[in-house]
Amino acid sequence: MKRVIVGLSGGVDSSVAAYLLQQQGYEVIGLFMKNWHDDSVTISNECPWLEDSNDAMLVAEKLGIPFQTVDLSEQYKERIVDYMFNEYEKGRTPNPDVLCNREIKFDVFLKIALDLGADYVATGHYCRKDTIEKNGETVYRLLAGKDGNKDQSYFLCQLSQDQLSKALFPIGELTKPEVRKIAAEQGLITAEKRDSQGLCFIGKVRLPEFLQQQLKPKEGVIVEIDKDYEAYQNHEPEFHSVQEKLDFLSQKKHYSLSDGKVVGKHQGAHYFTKGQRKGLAVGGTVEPLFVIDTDVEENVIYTGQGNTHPGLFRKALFVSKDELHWIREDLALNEGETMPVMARIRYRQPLQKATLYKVPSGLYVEFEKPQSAITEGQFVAWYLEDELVGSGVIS
RNA sequence: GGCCCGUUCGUCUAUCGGUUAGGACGCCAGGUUUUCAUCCUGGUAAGAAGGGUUCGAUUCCCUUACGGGCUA
Repeated sequence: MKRVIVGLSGGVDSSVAAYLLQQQGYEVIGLFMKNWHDDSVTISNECPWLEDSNDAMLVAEKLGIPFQTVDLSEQYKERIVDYMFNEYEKGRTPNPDVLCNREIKFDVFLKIALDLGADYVATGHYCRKDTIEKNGETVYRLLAGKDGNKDQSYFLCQLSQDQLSKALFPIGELTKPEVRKIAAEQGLITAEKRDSQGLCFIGKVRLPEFLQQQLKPKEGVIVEIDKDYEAYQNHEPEFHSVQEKLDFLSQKKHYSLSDGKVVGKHQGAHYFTKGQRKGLAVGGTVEPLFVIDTDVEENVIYTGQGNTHPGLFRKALFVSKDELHWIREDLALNEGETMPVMARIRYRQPLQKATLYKVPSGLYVEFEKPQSAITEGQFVAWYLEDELVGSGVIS
């Protein structure tokens, strides 16, 4: 009998995952990860993790499976929280949950599970996995969850073949309503529990307050760039190579104070991200202001009016070679090769038609349609059909 | 000094005697969302001050204060 350690989070999804594994004949052990215990930064909710661990325990009890708790908060701080601060400090916008899966759930946690004699680790992610044989080797594939509305494959976009080989996603074939129904039928206490949101393990936080633990506020100006700013009028020059064109399309605009007018003040450019509307506290405009760029060196936030402002859009982006990751190593592109894919630059963003183009220094992703708020530090993930084949950090 | 114009939610503005003083942006609160964001719904909030005219004044008149313009 194969032994599976399931990460019980105290939510419905992992509860049902544990139940399903049990039904499938696995020896199931429930393990709760405690990764955070500083409640001072979370919004409302007394003490979320205590309640969650209690629910996880009750579910394990109900199913009659062994249950344990592990405290990984030290590793979580080192690998996730510190990474967050570093990225924000550099003016990039990190995605801690993608890292959390790569570094905690499918690394630290996975190793603990293996030490406990597990064959697999299971989670309550809405995604699927299958295997194919290629050149006599087993290749693992990460597939989108069947519930198109809840597909969480994006958060697993940094997993490796090794990690994937040990993973099980029992609820990937189900929809959220189906999962809740099963939980209710089985009398699991988490059946009606509302979905968790915000940072995995930390919960909803007010970002600026959270970041102030490390990043000091410093006052700077907010500049508005006009829709008709001259640099937007530039016609495409003539290109001598594909790479030259992609380089042009993925180029970021570099603004300076004289390109627009000062419309307000902020308490730190590193608290803001591209595409952001709330928190600027500048009123009186016909259309809302969106952040089109942040300059953490000069501590200036550049904004534009309306969600169609040209400063918000770019047709291509670049991933540098050391931040490029292929889940399907066998499909990795060689220099000069291209691949038509579907891609997204945020969780739940509808997949967009795009073309990958590999060069020595990294990889270009050119979209069919210009994309709004392409943000450095976030992950771009690309798919073939419903399979996530690779991802990278937007630079 | 003289003459003229303006002053409405935090901001930009609508309302040419009777309106719950409207909208947009902001802000706040919910909702959607295991990242940051976006998005949706709702809420908050105003007639510079004083005096008239009128059954009734944001709206008409006068004075004061503060802006802006023209002219010596």
